[in-house]
Amino acid sequence: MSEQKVVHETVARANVFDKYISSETIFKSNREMLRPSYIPKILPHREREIDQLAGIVSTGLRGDRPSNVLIFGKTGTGKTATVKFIANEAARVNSAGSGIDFIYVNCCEVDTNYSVLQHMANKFIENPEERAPYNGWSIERVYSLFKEMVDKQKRLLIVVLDELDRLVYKTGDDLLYNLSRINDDLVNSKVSLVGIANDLKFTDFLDARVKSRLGEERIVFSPYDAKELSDILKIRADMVFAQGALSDDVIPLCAALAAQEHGDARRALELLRVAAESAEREGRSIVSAGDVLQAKNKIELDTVTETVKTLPSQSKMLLLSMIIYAEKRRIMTTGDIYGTYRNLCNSIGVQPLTQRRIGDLISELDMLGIVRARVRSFGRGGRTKEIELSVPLNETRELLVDDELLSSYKNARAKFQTTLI
DNA sequence: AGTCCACAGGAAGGGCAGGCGA
DNA sequence: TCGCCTGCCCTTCCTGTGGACT
Repeated sequence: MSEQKVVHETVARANVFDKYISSETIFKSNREMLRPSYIPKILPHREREIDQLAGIVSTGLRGDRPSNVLIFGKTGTGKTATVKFIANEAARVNSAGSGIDFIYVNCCEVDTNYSVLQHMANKFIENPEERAPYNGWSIERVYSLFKEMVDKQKRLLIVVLDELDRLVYKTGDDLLYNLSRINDDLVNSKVSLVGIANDLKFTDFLDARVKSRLGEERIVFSPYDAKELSDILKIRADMVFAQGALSDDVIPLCAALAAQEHGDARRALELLRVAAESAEREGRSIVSAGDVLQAKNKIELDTVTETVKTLPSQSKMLLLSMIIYAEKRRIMTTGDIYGTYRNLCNSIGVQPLTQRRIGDLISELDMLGIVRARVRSFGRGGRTKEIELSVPLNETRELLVDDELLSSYKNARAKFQTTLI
């Protein structure tokens, strides 16, 4: 094909993006403002909490070490946004020489004592060769490096540990014990801790000394109600959407649906964003309540898909066993599932795990919301977990058999079903 | 009141991977 | 290359448990 002809065809043919670019736009500015990572300049209905935290942090502006703080509240109640808001405000004062630095760690992403220390220490080290490795060092060594780096800064450092309850449940309170007494070893710098947690009860797992040092101040974030969520959505909608792009019932519906989920502002914003993007893709200029309901279903399904896809192979095998068993009976016990799981393993030539391990994997699936499990006693029938799937069977089965390991299940299915009976 | 069932779940430890320093 | 470190996945062993049954 001549070069001239290629150019001609490129000009003549409609581009695949044309219909999306030329359609009337719903968004007037950056839609990233609807994502949880965006920290707005105003946080409606969090004035009291902001004031409390600012009051605590302001001690640092006068050269003293602020008290350690524990912040509690359910998902989407504005805990992280409030802390980051305060950090931004402190950064503005920093330019006038306040000397406060915030270091933020999400303990969901960085979820071992070692990796938290490694992550924090490396924040201060520019040269990659001088950084702590992902593993290989003793915890004491990484901790010493962190202390050394902090002391070099000659500043007040506020360490924010988000999702702290998860870290404590997973690894205990050793890290908090060390961090809460770090100031004893520092000469030039000071460290304060801000712990953010969903679960109020996680402090029961802390050593008494850690508990008292860490919880010098406590702030509790209550869930937003539908009215408050509406206010939040209206402010963001004014910033992001074109005039008249939302029908009148969209914001109240998003707020009402999110209020049902323990007042989760993150969910409310996600509903609004997904609904608007769906209307935009279909070339419409107005978002309707129907888009919001569709968005709700899409988000739920996407969450399940993402969770199932990222499961380890043995958990996928276990989940597939549950789906197979659920075709016979909706509610099942650990013993029921284990029998099916072993048959499935044999049919596709995989070494099965022990029942003890499977018990743990069932608990993990329960925590992820894929199944609902509760311990029940059947008297002489024994004590076991009663398990019910919380995901759609057909869609989840299709996702699972796409897995490399389980693809052979398709072939072995006929053989397997005879062994199951 | 004691027995029994079918596990739940804690504790301890093995094996492995990935990385470091000597 | 070897010893050491941490994290992770897993097994084995063990005790505890709730409620129906005897």
